Amino acid sequence: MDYNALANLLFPDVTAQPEDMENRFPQRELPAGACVTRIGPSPTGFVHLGNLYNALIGERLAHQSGGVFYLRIEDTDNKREVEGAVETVISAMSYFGVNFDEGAVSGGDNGNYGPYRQRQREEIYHVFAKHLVQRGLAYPCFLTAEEIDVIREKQTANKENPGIYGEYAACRDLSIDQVKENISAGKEWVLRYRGVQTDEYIAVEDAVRGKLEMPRNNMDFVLLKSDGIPTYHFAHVVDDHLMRSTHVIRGEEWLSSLPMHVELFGALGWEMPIYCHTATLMKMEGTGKRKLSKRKDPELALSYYQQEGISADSIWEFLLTVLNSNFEEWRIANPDADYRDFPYTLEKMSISGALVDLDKLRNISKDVIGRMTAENVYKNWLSWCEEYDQTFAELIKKYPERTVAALNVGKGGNKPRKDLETWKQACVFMSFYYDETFTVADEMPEECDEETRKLFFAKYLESYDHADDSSAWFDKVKTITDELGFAVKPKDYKKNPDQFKGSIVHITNMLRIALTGRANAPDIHEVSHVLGEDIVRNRIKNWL
RNA sequence: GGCCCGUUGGUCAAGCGGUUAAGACACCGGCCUCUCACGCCGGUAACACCAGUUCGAUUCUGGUACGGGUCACCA
Repeated sequence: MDYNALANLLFPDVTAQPEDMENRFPQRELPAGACVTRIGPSPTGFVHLGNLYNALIGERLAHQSGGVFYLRIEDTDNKREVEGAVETVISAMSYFGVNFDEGAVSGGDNGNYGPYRQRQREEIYHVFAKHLVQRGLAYPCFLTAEEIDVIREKQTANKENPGIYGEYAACRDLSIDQVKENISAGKEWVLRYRGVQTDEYIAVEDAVRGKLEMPRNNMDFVLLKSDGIPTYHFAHVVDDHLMRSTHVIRGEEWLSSLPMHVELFGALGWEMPIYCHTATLMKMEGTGKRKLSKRKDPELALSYYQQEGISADSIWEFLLTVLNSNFEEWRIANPDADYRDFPYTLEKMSISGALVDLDKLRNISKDVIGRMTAENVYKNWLSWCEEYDQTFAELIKKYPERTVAALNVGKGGNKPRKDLETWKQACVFMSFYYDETFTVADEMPEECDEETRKLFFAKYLESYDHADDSSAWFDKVKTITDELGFAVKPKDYKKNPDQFKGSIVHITNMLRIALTGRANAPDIHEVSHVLGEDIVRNRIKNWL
C-alpha cells in the first residue's frame, strides 16, 4: 500500500509539515517549574460547577508557578453548539474571578498559540492527520452508522467488546483504488486510527491518582469526523501539545479514554503532559450519593450561584476547602490572608467524589463577607443588585452613606457580626434600613399590651437624646423599664416571674420591632444612629 | 456485561504499620447577652465486609459487597 499516495488523495491541499507547526508554536519561554494549564469548555450554554472546579485548579497551578493559564473553546461538536455560549463561559469565569492570560476572549483571541477555538484549527489538525496516514497509522473508513449498528449488535450477541477494531475494521485494508472509487461515488468517510491488536497494559502516572494501569488501546477510534473536524481525542492531543500545556486537568470521566490519548501521544512522538483527573462532584439523594445532574440540580449551574448572589470569593474558598483538605486549617491560621496566598498542591487533592454541601458554602460565605470592609461589601453587593435586583440597586445608590454605615454595624470589636450570607439575602436582611422597604414583620411581645406600649414609647420619645452614647441610652431604657414594672435584669424575671410584668428583654424587643420591624436585628443603639433621629422618631410615633 | 476509579462520623476530611482515630460544617447542650447573629466551652457520631502478610493493621496484598465512570462521527 502506498500510504503517501493515500495521504495525498485524502489531503491534497495540505502541504505544511509537522515541523512547520512545531516552529509556528515554539516551546514557551518560562521559568523552570512553571505550569501551563487550560480549561477547554464546550460551548453548550451551560457552565457547571465542575468547570469552575477544574478551572480553579488550573488557575492556581499556573499562577502560583509563574506559568500561563488559558481558555480554549472546544467547539468540535457543531450539533451541540449554542449561540452566545462562548460569551456565557467568559462572563461566568469573569464573575468568579478566574482570569486567563491568553485564549479566547470576547470577539476574538488573545495570545500566540491560537486560534483558541478548535473549529478554526482545522488546517492544523489536518497536517498531523496527513502525517499519520503517510505512516500507515490512520486510514479512511466508509462505514455508515447503520453498518456500525449491525457490527455492534453482532458483537453484543457474541459478548465481545463493541467497537471498530481488528477484524471488524472493514475499511482498514482498502486498496487505494477502492478508496478513490468510494470517494468519487460521494461516500462520506471518517479518519480512523489504526489500533494495534494487543492485550498489553500501559501505565500512566496521574498527578492526583498516582499510578494508573489500563489495557493499551486497541480500537480504531475516529480522529476526524466526516466534516473534517477532529474528535475530542485528536484535538486534545494536538492542541495540548502545540499550546504547550504542561498539565491536563479534567474530570475523571476521561479516565477511560486515556489509553487513546496515550496511544496518540506515542504515535506522534510527543511527550505527554501531566494528567490530573479530578473527582466528580456529587450530590446527596435519599440514602446515597449520586453525580450532580444538569436536569435535576439547579446548583450545578454556575448561573445558580450568580443569581443567588454568592460572592465569587465564597465560591473560591468553598471549592478550595473541597480541593485541598488543608485549606481550612490554613484559613483558621491565617484569617485575614488572601486565598491566593494559600499554597495549593495537587498532592492534597481528594480523589473520591465530593458532595456539594450548601450548608458549608453558606457558612463560608458568612465568614467571607464578614471579613470584607463595609466599602467592599457595598461595592460587591451593588454590582450584584445592578444585575439582578434593580430596585434595590437604586435604593442603595440613593443612600450610599447610610448603607455603608449600616454595613458597618457590628463590625467593631473582636467578635464581628456575620449577618450577610449572599447578596440576595442581603436585600432581605438590610430592608429595614430604608423606609421604602421597611415593613413590620414580627408581632409585639405578648407581655407588652397596648397600654404598656403607648406608655413606653411616649416616655422613650420624651427622654430620647440622639446624642446619647450607648450606655447613657441604655440607662434611660432601664429607667423606663423599671417604671413600667418590668424587670431590669432578665435573671430577676426568670427567678420571680410573678413579681414583674415582664423583663427588659420584652421591652427592648418591643423597641426593636418598632425600629426594625423584627424581633431579631442588630444592636438598637447602633441601628438608631444609622437610621438617624428623624426616622427613629417617626417609626416610634407610629405606635403612639 | 467488559474495562477503569473509588469506599474513615449525616457531610467535607486528617491519617500514610503501634494514635484516647485530628479538624471543619451540620446537629444537640451550656455560657455570654437587650433579641438575633458572633464568640467561647462541651456532647452525639466513623475506619464497608472477609481472608492473608505481620508481634501488631484504618494504613500493605487478595477477594466480596456497595457506589461511580466509560464503552459515539459528544465533549
